[in-house]
Amino acid sequence: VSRAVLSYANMYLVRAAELRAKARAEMVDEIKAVARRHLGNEGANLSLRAVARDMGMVSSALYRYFPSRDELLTALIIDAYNALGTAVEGAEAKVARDDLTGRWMAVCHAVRDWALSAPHEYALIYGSPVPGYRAPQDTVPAAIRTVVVLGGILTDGVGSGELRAPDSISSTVAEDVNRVAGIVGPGLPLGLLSRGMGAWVQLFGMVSFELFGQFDNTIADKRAFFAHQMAAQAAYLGL
Amino acid sequence: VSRAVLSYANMYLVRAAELRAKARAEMVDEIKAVARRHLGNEGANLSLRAVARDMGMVSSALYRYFPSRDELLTALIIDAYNALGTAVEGAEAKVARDDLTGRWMAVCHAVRDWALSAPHEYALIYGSPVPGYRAPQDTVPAAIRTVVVLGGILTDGVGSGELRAPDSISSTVAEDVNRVAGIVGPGLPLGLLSRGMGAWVQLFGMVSFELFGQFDNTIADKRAFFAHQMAAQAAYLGL
DNA sequence: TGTACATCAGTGAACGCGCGTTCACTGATGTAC
DNA sequence: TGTACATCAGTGAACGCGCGTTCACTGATGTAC
Repeated sequence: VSRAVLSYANMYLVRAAELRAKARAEMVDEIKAVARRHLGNEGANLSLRAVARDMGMVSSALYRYFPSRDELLTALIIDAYNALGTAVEGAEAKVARDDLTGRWMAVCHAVRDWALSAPHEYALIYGSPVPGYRAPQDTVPAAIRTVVVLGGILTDGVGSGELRAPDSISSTVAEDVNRVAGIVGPGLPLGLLSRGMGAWVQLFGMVSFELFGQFDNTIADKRAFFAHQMAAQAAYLGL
Repeated sequence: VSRAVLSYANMYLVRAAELRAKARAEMVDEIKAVARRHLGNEGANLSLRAVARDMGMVSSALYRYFPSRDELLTALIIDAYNALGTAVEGAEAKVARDDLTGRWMAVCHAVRDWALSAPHEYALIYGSPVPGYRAPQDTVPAAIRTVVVLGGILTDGVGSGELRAPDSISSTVAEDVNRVAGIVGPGLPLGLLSRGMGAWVQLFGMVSFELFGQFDNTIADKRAFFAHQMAAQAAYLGL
């Protein structure tokens, strides 16, 4: 009997703790959601008091959930990288594995679409760094998801023999490109990966230019222009 | 006699007005210089009071020179575009006219060098837009200087027959690219200009990634990596 | 040559806000025995 | 079954700051006649 009672009591305790943890997690989510909305008005220069006001709470109550404003910012940054990563992975997964160009273009458009749907979160991670804020190391796993997907496409292309290694690269650069290969595609020919990195940079450069206003009054059909440039780079890669 | 006297008096008046104007212009320059220093600490979220404090003045005194904080920001933005434009034009002019690759690379490195020397001014013009600030139209002439230099290199290449037009482009994109041609190189083959724009975007994407920390812990020799990517794009353009 | 006047850079106080963070506290909920 | 106790989300006041902008003013300089 005593074992059964103990077991029941234990379950109960665990369950209660779970409920408490769940309520807590929901609260954290709501705070982040409200904070995300605020990024729009104030940029990275987010105000805790404004967030609290919007939630009908007193500002000090937020300290139950985040030890400081910077921790909240860090959480938003990681969430943003993950939202982008999820969007990119999802879009790429829908394309037939052997359609390398399709997969590459799906990633490009997923990045752009996500950025357009959440411009302030995009700015938070790819815009100017927040003054006085230094990102901790724990953003890294979330941050590399997109580039890992791109690397996977190249790796598949090399595996199937569809992609051939282009120009070789000098040793100074090779060392750095090799470091990247270790993360996104071990064994990738460095010349190819180097071109891939160029395309990756162009992809985000394009999205940033569009979002940050460099194309205003110049490019009318921004989606078409983007698609054209991305397709050109994909072709250059040999996809 | 009266004509001589009048003329002298006139000269005197003009001279006094000039002196006053000069003192004013120097003051404006100093305010901007101090404000530029402050961009480093606070980002675009510049504080007039902090600037005034640094100058040993009371904050309201600044209103003699700038009608509002936004006007000061606008002045800084235009100055930044012009500083970049001057650096780029100067570097490009030093290279022999027939060395198209050299000219192109000089522009690339000038952009990067300037950005590294004035990272906060770079962020002001190519980073996330300042929340609540809308850039007026008068930044445009300063903003296009760099892209005009790049266009000039392509135009020279086409003129000398060294550059051939690559792939043609679809009509949707052609309209937009043609609009750009009107500014940076009337008569440029649109396929070539489109590639040039891709390279232009990649150039700034690369500088932004470097400055905004995307290459941290990944690319050690950032200058070599940059040079490699820029040279690859120049080759792709046919330079 | 000497006085009245205009210009205008810079002052200082004030208005009406905002902020992050700390701290002692209330009050609900649920546990322990 | 009923009382004592622990947990902890949220409050409200306070600390010590910051901000952009307005406004009446002082005081130097230099002009007009």
